[in-house]
Amino acid sequence: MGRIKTSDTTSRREIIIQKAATLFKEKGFKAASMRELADIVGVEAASLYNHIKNKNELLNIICFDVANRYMQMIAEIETEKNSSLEKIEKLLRFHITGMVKHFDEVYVSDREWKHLEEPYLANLQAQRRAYRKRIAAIIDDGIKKKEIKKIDASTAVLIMLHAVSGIESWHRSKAKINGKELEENMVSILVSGLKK
Amino acid sequence: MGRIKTSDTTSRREIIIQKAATLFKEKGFKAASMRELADIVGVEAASLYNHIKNKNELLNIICFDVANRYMQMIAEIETEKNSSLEKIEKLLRFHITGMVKHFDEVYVSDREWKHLEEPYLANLQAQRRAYRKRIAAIIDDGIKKKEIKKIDASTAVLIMLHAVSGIESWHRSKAKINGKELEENMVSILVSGLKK
DNA sequence: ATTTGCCACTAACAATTGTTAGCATATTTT
DNA sequence: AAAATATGCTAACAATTGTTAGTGGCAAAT
Repeated sequence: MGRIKTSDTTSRREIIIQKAATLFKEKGFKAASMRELADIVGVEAASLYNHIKNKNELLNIICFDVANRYMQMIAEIETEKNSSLEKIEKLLRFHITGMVKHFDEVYVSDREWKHLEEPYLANLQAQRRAYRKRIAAIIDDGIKKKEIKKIDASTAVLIMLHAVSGIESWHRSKAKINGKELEENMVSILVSGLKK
Repeated sequence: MGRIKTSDTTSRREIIIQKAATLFKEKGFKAASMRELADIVGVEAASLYNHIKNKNELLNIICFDVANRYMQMIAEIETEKNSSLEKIEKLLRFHITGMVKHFDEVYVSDREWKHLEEPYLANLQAQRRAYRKRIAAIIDDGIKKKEIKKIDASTAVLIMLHAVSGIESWHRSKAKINGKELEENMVSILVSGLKK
């Protein structure tokens, strides 16, 4: 079939991962086959294994890529000297733009993590739990300082994160408002929903 | 293996569908096998086909069951003489309690509809689009009447529906607040996020 | 008690899956 | 130019998949 075209910035491996993310998003991890991925990449199925260990490694990479980005951002936010509400807003905006930009990856990481194998599964779950806890801590802090109304923090986290993942249907919809507008609307609804 | 136990209210078919919903939720539709489902039901795989046409029929039933419940509720709400905000709140509460009660079904319908086959796939997608439009219409009406702040209605719908589907992680979490509390928190955040 | 229909079983199928082995060709390094 | 490495191919594998055919037994109706 011919070899995979690489650019200077993107290795063959990275191309495969990228196309895998798109395929997994469209068909789901289990329903996507290596032969199909190979077709898309422009190569025979067996040739993929010169670049990756196996199918599950693809999912690992995608999921932890996303998780690591989030962990980095929350660490940064925690150190900044902002009000709790400002911190939440910044995180929210980060999630929204991240969802718009790295859509396939984030989508797959959100919906297909179930198919990770141990120890990666347990690892990612722990990481996600920890992440939610850190956000909840910011909210609880805001409640204590009376910037945020008295609500259950973990419920608020759950709403925020899942609302953002709803951008999926914005992505699919025809009558799209633009990304910036979407962001402002989401922030407006969610932040004022928290405010005291 | 012996035959499937039926109660007076639940046919063998319904038992299979119920167990299928749970299995599909846990493993995903594609990853769940008929042999596994048969095991859970307590029967050989081939025996399932005395009660259902095929695997995809199970998914059809689950998805349209949920969709029909929603369609019925929105029709009811539209006829009532309430303010837009009250209508939205009622719908929101319906979604929340529905998610808590029919968790497996709703979860599967939300995440696995991709694996429906035509014409069911197109059918359900159309139904969901129509459903979201009807909610958006209520919101737009509320904006016109100045009960709701000026926002993009379809973004608001997207936030609402996906926030509710986040109850999934509440379901899994250990430190659970109770269902009623969860409902009040969600309503509080989302409704006040919309209010003018 | 006999018949009828429901229901579960065994066995088997064709298709699809992820993956490996072995070999050929292209590219890069020496 | 030669050697080494990277990357592709074909063929094949074992396992798993959904599903059907055919058979026999259990339960309810006659």
